[in-house]
Amino acid sequence: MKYHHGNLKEELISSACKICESSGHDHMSLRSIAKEASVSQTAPYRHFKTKECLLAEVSKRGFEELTERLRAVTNKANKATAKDRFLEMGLAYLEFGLEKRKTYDLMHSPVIDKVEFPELLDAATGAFEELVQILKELFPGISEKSLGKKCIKFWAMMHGLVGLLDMRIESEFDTNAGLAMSVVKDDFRSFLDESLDI
Amino acid sequence: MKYHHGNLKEELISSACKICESSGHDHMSLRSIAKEASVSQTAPYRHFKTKECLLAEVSKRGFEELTERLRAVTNKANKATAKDRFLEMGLAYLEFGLEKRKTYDLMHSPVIDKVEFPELLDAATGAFEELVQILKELFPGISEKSLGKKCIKFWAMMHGLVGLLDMRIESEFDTNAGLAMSVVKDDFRSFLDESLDI
DNA sequence: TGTACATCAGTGAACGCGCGTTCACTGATGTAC
DNA sequence: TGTACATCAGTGAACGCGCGTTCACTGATGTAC
Repeated sequence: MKYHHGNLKEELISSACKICESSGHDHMSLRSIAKEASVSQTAPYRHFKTKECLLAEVSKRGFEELTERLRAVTNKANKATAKDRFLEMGLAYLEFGLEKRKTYDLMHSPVIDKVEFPELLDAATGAFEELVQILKELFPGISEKSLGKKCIKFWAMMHGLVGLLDMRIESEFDTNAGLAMSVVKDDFRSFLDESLDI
Repeated sequence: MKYHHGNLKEELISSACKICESSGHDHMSLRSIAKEASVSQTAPYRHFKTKECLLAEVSKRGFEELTERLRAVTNKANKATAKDRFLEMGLAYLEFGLEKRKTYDLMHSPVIDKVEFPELLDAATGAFEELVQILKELFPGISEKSLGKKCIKFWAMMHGLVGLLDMRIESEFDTNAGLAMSVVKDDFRSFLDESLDI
């Protein structure tokens, strides 16, 4: 433990990511983040102007990871049909949303105004572009307007499923919804296929 | 202004609803609610054991209003085809979500554990039942399993759209998404029709 | 009808906590000469 | 190579705030006799 850490900024960000994912963004305090990084509570101020700046960085990392995962699917262009890649991208989106659920919430929370953080905005746009890309490949030559509709349809369905699937629905809505959730969980892929016959 | 208010419990709930909708559930303090109701900050404790109990009541009211709106559509059974009512219910759901956006967030937030508030759970289930109902009418004799899938598809799409449409997307994702959002806003009904050809 | 009294529904003061942030400081590092 | 010094990156103490909740209290109400 040196006095000059050397890599504290990075470490603060990853501590923040860790706390975000374990406790949720409304329980992230600068103090707890500093503690997680084994550093005094005021140390973050050498690297971030305000708490919000650090949160924005966490959100940005989230979008970057999501983009990476989606891009990994796009990049399989020569190994799978467009339809298969489309389904896989849906799955990848869902998996990210469920695995990093609390980070996903931060990314979509209004607590950070993306307009104030252009890099965050870019990261978010980047993830969206992957969705656009796969739809373009699936429908070459489609009009801008139709493409827009399909994007929204796809994105809304994914976003909605992430929201629904973590509601602990089974215990809440015991009959039909519980059944339905288990159906979805049984086979995401076929569910997506049926739902997203764009 | 009597010392004994007579109707304070009701008034606290409606003050809480008001503050929730104007400031968001993470800015609801017992103190601000009491102030809104022109009463001392400790008065709520005569009617609610904890702050959470009051929030649960606000959430419950939200689900009740949503159910009412959806039911109003179901009840048009003799005046419109099942398909038309289905589209209208989608619209009604979206309208509620957009008009009462912050209340909608509270209703789906994990800050209130629905299992601890059975009446809230019932209210939430009630709203969902209306979605199930319209799909049953649209597909008489459908299997439980297929019905479940269609419910999830419908619900996820609606839930996702509410989430997306309030992101101030236009300023965030300027090109494709912005176009798409305006397409959706232009004519919800035709968008739903195209998207939800179940 | 009048009175004693239990109960209900409010009040203001206070406690204790966690938080973001500021401040004056100090130890480590790098650079000019 | 050695030294003076500016700069960087940490520290602990403290401020001020808002919050949920508790406490001892008080005014109003309803009821038994």
